[in-house]
Amino acid sequence: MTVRVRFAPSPTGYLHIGGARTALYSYLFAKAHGGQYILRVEDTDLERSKREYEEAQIGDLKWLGINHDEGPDVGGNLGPYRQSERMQMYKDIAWDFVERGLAYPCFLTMKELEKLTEKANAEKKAPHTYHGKYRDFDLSEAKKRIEAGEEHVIRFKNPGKKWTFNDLVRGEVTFPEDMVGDFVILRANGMPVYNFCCVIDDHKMGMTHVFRADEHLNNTCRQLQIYEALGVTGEDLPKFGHVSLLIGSDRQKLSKRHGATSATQYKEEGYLPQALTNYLCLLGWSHPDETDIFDVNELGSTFNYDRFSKSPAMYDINKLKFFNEQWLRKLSDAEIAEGFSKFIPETSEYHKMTSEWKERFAALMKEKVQLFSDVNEFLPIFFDSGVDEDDQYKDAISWETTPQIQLYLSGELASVEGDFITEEKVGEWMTYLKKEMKIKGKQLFMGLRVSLTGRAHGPDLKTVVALTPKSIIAKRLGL
RNA sequence: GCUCCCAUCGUCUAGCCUGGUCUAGGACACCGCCUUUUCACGGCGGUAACAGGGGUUCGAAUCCCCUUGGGAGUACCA
Repeated sequence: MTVRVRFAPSPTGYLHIGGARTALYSYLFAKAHGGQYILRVEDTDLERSKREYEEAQIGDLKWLGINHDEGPDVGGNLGPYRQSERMQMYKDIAWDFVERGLAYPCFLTMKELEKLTEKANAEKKAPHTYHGKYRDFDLSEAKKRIEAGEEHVIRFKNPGKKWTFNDLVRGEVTFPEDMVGDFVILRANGMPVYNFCCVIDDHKMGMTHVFRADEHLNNTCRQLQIYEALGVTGEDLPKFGHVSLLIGSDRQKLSKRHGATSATQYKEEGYLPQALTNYLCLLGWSHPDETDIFDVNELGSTFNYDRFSKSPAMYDINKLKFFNEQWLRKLSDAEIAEGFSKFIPETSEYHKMTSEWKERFAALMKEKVQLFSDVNEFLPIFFDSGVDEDDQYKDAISWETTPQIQLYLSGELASVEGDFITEEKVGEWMTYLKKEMKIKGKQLFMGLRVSLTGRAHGPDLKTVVALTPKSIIAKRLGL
């Protein structure tokens, strides 16, 4: 049997980092087994679902390299892949359940429901205790009231059984009879509800495995009931794998208030997709060889559910940055130069440089940054004639040898042709200062550095000088 | 409240299933040293964990029970 897994986001916002992780796991699992990975859009919440979010999420998934075989944008044999386009089917099934006595119309209004919930709370009973008021209401009578236009929902009749299933990551899980009540499957506005559509679609779309976050574990109890009503039991049921949750530094479920939680933000901030997938993959899953830097696409059959961890994983942006740094260094100088270009403000002189200059610059800077945008901190060294007066700078500038160096440099600079100084030229200056002017050691190197770069720290001196426009250096020397 | 789930360094985790090789390994972060006449990179080293209590056993991080702690769910959201 071919493995079929899906990722089913609801387009109510941008792709969440946790969603990206479950999508990645599903995708990786399909790949590991030569199966198919499907994208299904769960847009039954009319109020919050937006097409632009759907597009954004698909875009982000593609950016991460998580490509689906079937989906609303690419089609497939078992579509449509957008739940809003499958409405009639859900309604038909819901009413079929009603006819078969597995579900029933319920006329409880929101206000009544609120009161019942209060009552249940006061009695310390589960809120769903009283949801079954219309459970045994006469169906023909109910239909009359519906025809008369009375607002109603369809509730599923909980058969009151214990449910057990074998979770791929958690092992055997059992839910008691009264875990849930008679839950709604069709809302008053006619829209079906998540637990209902999800099951119908997973079944109709031939899913063999379902990976989702731990927060859905309890939903499995409701879903198992729907499956049974659909006649799907035992081996025909998909295998479920509930992956641990991603949490923030306060150990709560990761959400917006924890900072950047959408894939879009990371894309915009210049993170590399390989780094993000690499990091996400390791948050709750471990590589059998204990390797940590790897290309998720090369995992192949190494990826399996027996290495999922059960406890929640804290999301740590510092570690993500480390992964980004590692992946950035694997890039060619030309690719890094291109990356830098995107994150350096348009007004910067950087953009006026030749591509050869940019590649040399990239080669020099790649050891210094974790993110492309970090390069901006270093730009003043090359394009701003101002100085950075920290203690070490002040110290070096106060040595009596430094003005001598500057005087010599000022004279030499005039004889340099072209817009840049070569590394060889800097070498010649050093030799002269050492041999003829007897300046050596720290006095020589730091004196040169502060005079030429305007600061006590920076990348390799000769390279920096060779990449800095002569005019900037001239200004630093007061010319 | 009730239900379900979880529990190894600050963090991500290996080890647990198939008890001994674990004075618990790796990675991030942190600290130190080396390298670099700057800063980084790199190399080497260090601090740091089996939640607690009972069992079972010759022996428990590993198996069982309890306690405690944490999380999720308890919707006409997904």
